[in-house]
Amino acid sequence: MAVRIDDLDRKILAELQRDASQSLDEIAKTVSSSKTPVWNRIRKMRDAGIIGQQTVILDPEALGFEACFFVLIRTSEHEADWQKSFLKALQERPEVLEAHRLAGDIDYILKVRVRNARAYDAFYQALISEVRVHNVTALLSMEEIKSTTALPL
Amino acid sequence: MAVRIDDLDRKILAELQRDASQSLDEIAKTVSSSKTPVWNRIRKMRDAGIIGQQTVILDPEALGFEACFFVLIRTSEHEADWQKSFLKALQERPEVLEAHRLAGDIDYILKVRVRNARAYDAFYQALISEVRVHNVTALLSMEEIKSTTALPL
DNA sequence: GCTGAAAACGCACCTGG
DNA sequence: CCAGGTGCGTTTTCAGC
Repeated sequence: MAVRIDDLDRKILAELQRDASQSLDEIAKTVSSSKTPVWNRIRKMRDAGIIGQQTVILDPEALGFEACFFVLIRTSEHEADWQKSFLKALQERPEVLEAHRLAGDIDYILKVRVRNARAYDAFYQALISEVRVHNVTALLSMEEIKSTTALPL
Repeated sequence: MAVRIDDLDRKILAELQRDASQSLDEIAKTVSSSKTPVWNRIRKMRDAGIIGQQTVILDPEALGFEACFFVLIRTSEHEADWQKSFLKALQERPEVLEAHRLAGDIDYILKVRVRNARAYDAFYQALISEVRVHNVTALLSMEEIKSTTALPL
């Protein structure tokens, strides 16, 4: 599981995170190696699951997704059944971009992207009708100051 | 600015989000069109900034980033200068993956990924020594239930 | 594990419907 | 605005070092 990653691997990952459309030659040059070793290492890390999905980042505003909420959820229910249906509800709703189970006072946090406040309300109503939650606080984002998927290797 | 996006464009974007490494032919086939129009539309949307960075999603756990925190920040300072230096601090810290300015009670929320709790504490100490904040609450993620960059087109 | 070359493949562009 | 064709760059593989 814990595949050993050396310094060259890290450099390759950093380049891929920065721009995955680069050619092997370009990557090889910037990490001061050459095509074949870079290709072998990428393959190895892909197979190991370290490198996952290759995707494009779209501009949410340009596509009309103008509202972003962070939703803090407290629940009184902690049985396996409840949790299962809650997780299922989250997985099925595409407007939920992230969901974490938390330690402490607040049980879950969600990041939800929708077209506008009305769409958020529709989401909220649908969610609370599907699963019982004790307390929900929505934090409305006014401005996305920073957004990256790049891990600090 | 508001480039018109039609249904075919949306299908293309969905495919690119799903897997950006696909060949033009594959995308063309799944959206029931053919190479040239798909290519022209992708180019148009790239130029319009709708399609941004092409990247890979790495597995944080496999790379030793085992701790993820959401940080809720309240501040009493609302002057332009303070805000400027706060934003700069966030931009410069690679462990801050997301930062939003919020409406309401809480002023900012951050998503921070680090190797362990110690590394978070180091980040926290560094941050509060750089800029004055009134109140900080850290929410520790126990489990990433869902994580996607895909907008629900 | 690396180099270098060679074959298969896909892209970017263009010309003409 | 779309179909098809083509030259060129890139990926992928496979020898030998």
